This record gives sequence, C-alpha cells and structure tokens, in this order.
Amino acid sequence: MARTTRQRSAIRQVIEQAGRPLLPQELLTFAQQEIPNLNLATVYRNLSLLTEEGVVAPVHLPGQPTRFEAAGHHHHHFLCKSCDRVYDIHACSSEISRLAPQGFEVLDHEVILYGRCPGCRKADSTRTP
Amino acid sequence: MARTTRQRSAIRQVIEQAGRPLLPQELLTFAQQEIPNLNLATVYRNLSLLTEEGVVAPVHLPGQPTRFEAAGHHHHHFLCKSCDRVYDIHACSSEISRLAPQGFEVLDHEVILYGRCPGCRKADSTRTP
DNA sequence: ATTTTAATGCAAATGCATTCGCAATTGCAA
DNA sequence: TTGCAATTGCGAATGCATTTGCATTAAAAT
Repeated sequence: MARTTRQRSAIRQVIEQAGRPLLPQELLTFAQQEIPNLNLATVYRNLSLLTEEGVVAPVHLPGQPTRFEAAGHHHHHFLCKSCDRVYDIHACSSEISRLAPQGFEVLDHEVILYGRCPGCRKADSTRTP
Repeated sequence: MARTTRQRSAIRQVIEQAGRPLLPQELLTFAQQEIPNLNLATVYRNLSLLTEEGVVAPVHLPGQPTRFEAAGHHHHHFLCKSCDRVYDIHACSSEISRLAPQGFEVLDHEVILYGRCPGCRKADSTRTP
C-alpha cells in the first residue's frame, strides 16, 4: 500500500540524521538538497504518514509550530533563545511528577529548558572581547 | 490615558477570580454574565493592555492557544486530559535546570504536568462502581 | 511491457487565533 | 455639561500552519 518514493526516503533520512526536532520548512530545505523541487505539501503528507507508522514523533513547544523528530524514548527539550534551534535533553528527574498537589493524578510530563546552546555561547563570547 | 470601562473591569475581575489560566473565549463567556454583548475583540484588546500593565500574564502550553491568568510569581501548570482545564502548580524543583548537558546555559524553564484533576478523578470513580 | 493506483507538485482552500477599520459610544477632564 | 479622545461592537481582514483538489508522474504488481 505505502510505496517507497525518492521524496519519502529523503524526508525520512533527513529526520533520522538531524538529531534534533525540525520544522516542516527546515526539513523541506534540507531535503531539497536531494530533491530540489520537493514540495512542502509532500513534506506534510509524509510527516503524517511516518507519524502514524511510529517512525517520527511530533514535538510541540509552547507558542511554536509543530516540529518533528525521529521517534524514540521519553526525553525533554532545550530551546535556544538565540538561534531558535531545539535540542533533545536525555535526562529526566523522577521528582518532576511529584510537583503536583495532593489529589492530582500525573500521567505524563514535559520539561522545556530555555537558554543558550553551546554554539551561541561561543559566538557571543567571540563578539564580546 | 487608560480609562476604566465596564468591560475592562469585568474582564479584569474574571481573570483575577478564576484562579487558573483562561482561554480568551472562556473569559468572554464568563464576562458576558456581566456584560451580555461583550465582544471577543474587546477581550483581546484588554488582554493585551492588561498584559502590558503587568496585571495579567499569558500562559503558553504546547499545541494550545494562549491562555491568560493573573500575573504572579514563577510557577508551573497541570493540564487535565479529561476536562482540558489548566491548573497552577506552585511547586518547583531546583533540579530541573540541572537536566541540561554541559555547555548549555539555562535561563528559564517550564514544566507541564498532564493527567486528571481531582474533580475528574472523582467523576470517573463515580461512573465505575 | 503494461496496467494500476499511490504519490507528487502546484495552487487554491481551510481553519484558527488574533487583529483591524470604522462608525457609534462613553469615560472623564475642563 | 460639554467636548474630545479612548473604547467598544461588529464584521471583515490577517497571518499562519496545515490541508486539499486535481492533473500528472512514477512505483510496483501483473
């Protein structure tokens, strides 16, 4: 039923090699290095498909459009305020779900850290002698 | 410069008495008990104004439209998966910002808990004898 | 090689939260 | 109480991410 097309493979490869959540538009730009006239609608169609298949997972951040990353285990995210890139944080504290008051049943949680990534910190210190 | 209007007072009062973040539409519905033909555009205009004044604060949750609550100190949120209400969590662990890997500078963080609020847990247990 | 039908590119259409234009209203300062 | 600028209600307009219709292309089954 689902075919293997050049665009689907390219999209999948970009996601799997990115190592961080990508916006559909970012994904498009990367994949266009492989398939120049790849279309954004095709990116969306394939992201839906790959999400259904459990290959990729949507990443929702407050006030941000949905990003997508390779599906994996539970983890959190870091949003760099300088470059707007999102990084995975593969650490998690069990303390978090204990923050809820008595009577609330916690089924899941999400942590988002905001700040500057190593790259932007380096760039800043370069500019500030 | 800024006047005291019936609609502005009503909007402000609803926000301050809600005790939880409200969607503009929810806010409208509540305030319409006071001012029946209050308009959504007016709600938005006043939310912007009150936000500038530091009276209310926007609450951004992943994949959700912006809610607004009375401005206060740093805290987190709990989203009930049953009733979609958002509750304030006035607890915070200092451990959270230590989750970032070496080299990342954490300036802020956000924690969102998902689950069922006391009200919905009670309702469910009632339905399941 | 031929056929079948999923998949694509493209442009137009959605859906949605939010904003705007504007005439009519209303605080409030004088 | 009067005058005027701030504010409102209303509907139309934005901006945006995302989706869809459709003719065309191209996997892959025969």
